[in-house]
Amino acid sequence: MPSEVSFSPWTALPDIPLGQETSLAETLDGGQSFRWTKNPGYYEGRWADQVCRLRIRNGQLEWSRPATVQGPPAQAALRHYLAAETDFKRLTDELPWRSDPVLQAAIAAFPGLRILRQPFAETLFCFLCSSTKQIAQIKAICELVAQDQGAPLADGSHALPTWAQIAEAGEARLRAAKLGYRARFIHQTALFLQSNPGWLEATEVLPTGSARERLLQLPGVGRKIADCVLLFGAGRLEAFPIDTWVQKLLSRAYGLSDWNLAHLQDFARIHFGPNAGLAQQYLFAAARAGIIAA
DNA sequence: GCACAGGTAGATT
DNA sequence: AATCTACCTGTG
Repeated sequence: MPSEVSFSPWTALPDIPLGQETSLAETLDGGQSFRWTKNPGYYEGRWADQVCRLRIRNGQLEWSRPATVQGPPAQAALRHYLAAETDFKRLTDELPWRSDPVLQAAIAAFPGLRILRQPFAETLFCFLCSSTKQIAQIKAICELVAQDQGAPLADGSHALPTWAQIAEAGEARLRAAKLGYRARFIHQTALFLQSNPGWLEATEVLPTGSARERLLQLPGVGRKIADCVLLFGAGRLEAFPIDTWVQKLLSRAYGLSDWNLAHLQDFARIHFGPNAGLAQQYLFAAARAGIIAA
């Protein structure tokens, strides 16, 4: 009965400059996370054991949570999730937009865009679900798996399952959640993680290059998914996921039509620099919005 | 009916 | 090393 649960009064998050509707929408519901839904006047989302609503009022971000929740303030978890300590305005200014009109247009369209800091294990699961699926379908699949296998949350909805829960539940339950061929990869990954306790936690804190190498050992994890997990689930802003959208926009807007993925990775690192992943998110958003050619 | 969707792995050239 | 192709399922 999620809809019957009352929520706490709205509380402002004054130091997170996300005061524009399109940028909030793109940050929460633009493909970084698959656990947010748009409602009249607010977004509602879940991560770990958290349930949260976010809205913009008078150009300021505000949050609310189920009134029944006890314990430590949700604000700390929310600030971590939104990477409150990261100054995206400054990092954006350090991107090469002055000499790159495509990037400049993308940044102008989504001022305040942020890179989320989602739970590492959940990010891995969600992006293992994502291959050749549209965002709406990925969200539907994640919700099905959560309802089937995840722990109940404060409002009666469900968390995503842990990797241990997925390992126990088996591949058939994943197939039932319409995961198709992804079910085998996900279950194999779950079994690997089950037999290697601490492996994922250790991977998360490794330098980006070695963390990526380890993620690539997991069944179903290639370069794109590994980079998404590093960028959206570990705050590694140098990770530059190249999906079909990014490949197309690099091809058309940057004239790199005959470059293979490895060469495009090199281009991104050299051209966009240490925060290439942030540039990627601006460009991805702008391409999907039809603002730049893709 | 059929191509395509925020890919990956394994085979083939 | 570059280029197929199978893999599930929903959508247009």
